[in-house]
Amino acid sequence: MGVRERRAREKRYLRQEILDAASELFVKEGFENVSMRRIADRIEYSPTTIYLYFKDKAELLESICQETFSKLMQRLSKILEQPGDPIARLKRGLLAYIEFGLENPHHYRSTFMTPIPEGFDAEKYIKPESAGIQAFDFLRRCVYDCIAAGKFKSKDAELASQTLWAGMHGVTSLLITHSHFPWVDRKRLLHGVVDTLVAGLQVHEE
Amino acid sequence: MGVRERRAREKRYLRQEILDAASELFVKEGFENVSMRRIADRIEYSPTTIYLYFKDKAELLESICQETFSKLMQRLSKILEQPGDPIARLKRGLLAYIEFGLENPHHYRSTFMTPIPEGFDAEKYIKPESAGIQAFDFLRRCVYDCIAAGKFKSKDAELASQTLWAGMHGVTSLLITHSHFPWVDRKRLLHGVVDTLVAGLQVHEE
DNA sequence: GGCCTAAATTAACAGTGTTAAGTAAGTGAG
DNA sequence: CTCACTTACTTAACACTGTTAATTTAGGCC
Repeated sequence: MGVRERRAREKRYLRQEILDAASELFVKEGFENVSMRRIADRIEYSPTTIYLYFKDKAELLESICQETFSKLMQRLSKILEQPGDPIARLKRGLLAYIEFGLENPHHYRSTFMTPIPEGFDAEKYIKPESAGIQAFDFLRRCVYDCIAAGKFKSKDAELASQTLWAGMHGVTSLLITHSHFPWVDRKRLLHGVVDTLVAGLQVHEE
Repeated sequence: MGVRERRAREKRYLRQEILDAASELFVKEGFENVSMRRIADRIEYSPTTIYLYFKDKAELLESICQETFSKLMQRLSKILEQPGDPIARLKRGLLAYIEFGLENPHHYRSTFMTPIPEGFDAEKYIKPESAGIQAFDFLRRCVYDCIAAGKFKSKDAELASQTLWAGMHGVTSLLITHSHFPWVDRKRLLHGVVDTLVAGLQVHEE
């Protein structure tokens, strides 16, 4: 009776092997520059085998991105449970988000910079960005804390969170797509954006 | 001798016809969902004819985007020459940028949200974003004015401009790619982002 | 050993951007 | 008027792409 289980284990293994091969190629060359045939070559299976494990190329990509973004969640949750000044915690979270995006440009691009492909009723509309929504929840909680501590001008946590997300996404995505633009020193830019945004939300103390 | 000129005129006309057809299709369905063959069908020429006028699909796209972005330049330059409070002028310019992006999502996506395709020595590296660089110059000049008027905390115009651009690009691109996210009221969001960013740069007056 | 199911493969389709070779038309010279 | 030549355009083809249907291969069970 262990046969069935061994089979399942093997299936899971091959599935992971596909994910790993595809991920490596995507990271190196970008989603749209990697064909199903090349992934198949790498794992030494026929191209169509991949379709036994993933519905299509998009689902394969999605699985990979979810894998990657779970790492971001880990980082963010660690930051969230740290004690101390909520503003400092917020800033640390924002920076972590940006840095994560810059470390994983292709994954970031796929999940946040690619339009949802038209057919998006019900599940499709919520699932592809579930990683993003989770990350956004972390952000919102940080913002709640800041508001609760009376640090912010407005009590509208939703607006503040979305504003912050927009700012974060802006730097991250611009640095990814326009890496050859004459940016100021990267560290200064990142801190500049984070500090400006948070300062803009904060109450002018003194 | 007028023959040569008539021919040139006809060539220019067909070139424009290609641009128009392609632009319309791109706007409606997005760059990657429109094939050269479909563009050719629409103007009732063979697909390869397009290649007599444009080096490849990318150059065709680039021409279209430049056409579109020149409209943005016009809007921005009008705002720039308005007299009055430099802060108000800056805010108006930022909003115009965002609104333009939202009005032309496909063009915006193509010029600002698509990575430069690897081969980018010398010209390639500066040309594709020349539209963007021009727009950025407008922004920088607005920022200069604000600094000159003593409105900003820091005197670093470059950092301030890049920070602002990042913020603008963030809202714009997120609204384009994630239009189904539960955003707060759009107008409030846009003003929220603009106000927060500018407030974050401004000196805390009282 | 034969059967059956599951997994993986081959072949094919319809489409893509792009290039090389070929064709038709209109101009200028003899 | 005719021949050569240039220019504009088309046809055919290449090397890909994601994906599907039909087929083959392999492994466990009776």
